[in-house]
Amino acid sequence: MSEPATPFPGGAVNRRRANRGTLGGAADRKVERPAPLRQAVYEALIELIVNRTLQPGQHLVEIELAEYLGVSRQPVREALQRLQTEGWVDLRPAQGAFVHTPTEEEADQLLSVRSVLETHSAKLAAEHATPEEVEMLRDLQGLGVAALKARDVDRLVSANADLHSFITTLSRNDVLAELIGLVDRRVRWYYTPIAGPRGEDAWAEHEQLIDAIAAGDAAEASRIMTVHTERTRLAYHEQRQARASS
Amino acid sequence: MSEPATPFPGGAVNRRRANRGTLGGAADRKVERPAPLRQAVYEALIELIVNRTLQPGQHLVEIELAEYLGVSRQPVREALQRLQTEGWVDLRPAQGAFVHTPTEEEADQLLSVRSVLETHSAKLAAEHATPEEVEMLRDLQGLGVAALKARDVDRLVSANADLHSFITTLSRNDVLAELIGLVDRRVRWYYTPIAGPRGEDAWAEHEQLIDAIAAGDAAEASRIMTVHTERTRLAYHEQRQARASS
DNA sequence: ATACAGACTTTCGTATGCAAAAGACACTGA
DNA sequence: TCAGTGTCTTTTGCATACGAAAGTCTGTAT
Repeated sequence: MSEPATPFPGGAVNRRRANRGTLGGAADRKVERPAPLRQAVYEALIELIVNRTLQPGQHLVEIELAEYLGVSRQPVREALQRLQTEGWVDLRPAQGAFVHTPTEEEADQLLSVRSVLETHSAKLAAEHATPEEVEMLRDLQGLGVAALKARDVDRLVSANADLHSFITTLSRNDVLAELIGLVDRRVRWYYTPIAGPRGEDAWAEHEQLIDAIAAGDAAEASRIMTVHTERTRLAYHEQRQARASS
Repeated sequence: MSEPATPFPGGAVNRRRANRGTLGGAADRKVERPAPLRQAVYEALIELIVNRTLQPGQHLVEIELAEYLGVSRQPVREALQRLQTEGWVDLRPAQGAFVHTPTEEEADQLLSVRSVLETHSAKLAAEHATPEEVEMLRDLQGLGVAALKARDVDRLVSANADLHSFITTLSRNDVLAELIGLVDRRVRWYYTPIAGPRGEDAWAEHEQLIDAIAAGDAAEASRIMTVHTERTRLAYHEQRQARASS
C-alpha cells in the first residue's frame, strides 16, 4: 500500500551519493554547482504530470513521492510549492497536493493569453531580429518541414516548440519569454495540436511569419502570429467538439 | 549579530498558539481552514520587500527571518520557493535567498508585458461587462477622482489598483487576471507613477476607457488601454532620466 | 436498515537535528 | 606587501521527529 500501484518511470532522482567521488575533478570545467535535489524533484514531477503518470485530480502523497524518488519529504514539499504557483498542482491546506485538473474553460483562457503573448513576441522579434537570427529561424523551419514530410510527430512537436521558443528569444524581452514558456508548457499538457491535421497549415504560416520577421515588418508579423495562434485555439475547440460527440 | 539591525515591522506572524481556544466555535460560520503559516510568511515577506524593509540585493538569512516572524525555518523556506518563482527573490544554490534587484531593463520589460496583458483585458472587458458592472466601474472611478482632488496619494494608488483589478475581473479570464496581478505587483514595486504629475491625465483616460467598455466597443477600449499603459511606461522612463541627471 | 458517535489511521504542517558547502579570516612564506 | 593555504564560522540543504487535522471505519442505538 505504501508502494505506488504504478511505479514512476525515470527512477530515483538522488544520485548524489553515487557520484560523490571527486577524483578526476579536472574534468569539471565550470563551477558546476550541484543543483539542489528540489530542482531535480521539480523537473521529475513535471515530467510525471505531463506524461500522465500522475493523473489530473490524483492525490500526491508526499511520502510516496519521496520514497520513490529516493529523497525525503522536504525537497518534495519545496518542489510542490513551486509547482503550485506554476499551475501544475493544487495545494489544499491540511489535505496536500493534487494534480491540477485542467478544465476546458481554463484551457481556452490559457490559449487566449498565449495568443496575446506570442503575438507581442512576434512583433518584437520583427523589430529586433538580425539577419543571422533570421537564418537560424529558417533552419528551424527546415527541420520542422522535414519532420512533417517524414510524419515524425515527436520531432514535429519539438521543432514547433523550438521555433516558437526561439522567436521569444528574439523578442529581447526575458520577462515575456519566461511567461510564454510557462503558459506554453501548460497548453501543451492540455492539448497537443501540432500532431493533428493542422500540421501543413501551421508550417505554411510559420513560413510567412519568418518572412515578415526578416522584413522587419512588425505589424505583419503580429497579424500572422495572431491568426496562427487563434487557429490553434479553434483547432482545440474542434477537437473538443469531436471528442464530445464521439 | 543574529538580530537584524532594523527590526521588521509587522511583527510576529505566528499567533496560532495564542488563539487556539476553540470555545465559542459557533462564531465561526464557514469551515475556516486555518491558512498554513507559510502563507502568512509569504505575505509578510512580500510586504517587507515592497516597503523596502528588505532591500534589493539583501541576503535573506533563513534563521533570522524565522526568528523574527516567530516560526521555524521550514515555512520560511517554502515561502521563499514561491517568492522565487514569482520574481521577488533569487535563490542561489548553497547560498540562499537574495532580494531580487530590479534592473531598469527588467522594469521596462515588465511594463511592456503589462501593457499587452492589460490591453487584452480591456478588450475582453468591453465584450463581457454588464450594465451593473459598468456602474461599479464608474463608482470606482469616482473614488479615484475624489482622491485626486483631495491629493490623497494613498487612496489614489489603491483606487487605481482597484479599478484596474476590477477590469481584469470583467475580462472573465482568470488566467489573464492572475498574470496581470503578478506583473502589476512587481511593476508597482519598481515604480509608483500614479502619485506623479500623470494623475489627472491618467484618470481622464480611465473615463474614456469606461465609456468604451460601457459601449461594448472592444477595439476602442483596447486602443485606449494601450495608450494608457504605454504612457505610464514613458512616464517611467522620464522619471528614470530625471533621476539620472540629478 | 440507517444515521450518528467515537476511536483509529493516514497525512499534513511544523520543528529540530545534522552533514556539507561556501565564505571569512588569520597565518605562512616569498 | 601580497599571494596562497589551511582552519574556523556561518548558512544552507536534506533528513527525521512529533503534534494535529482530516478522513475512515466500526459499533451502537433508533
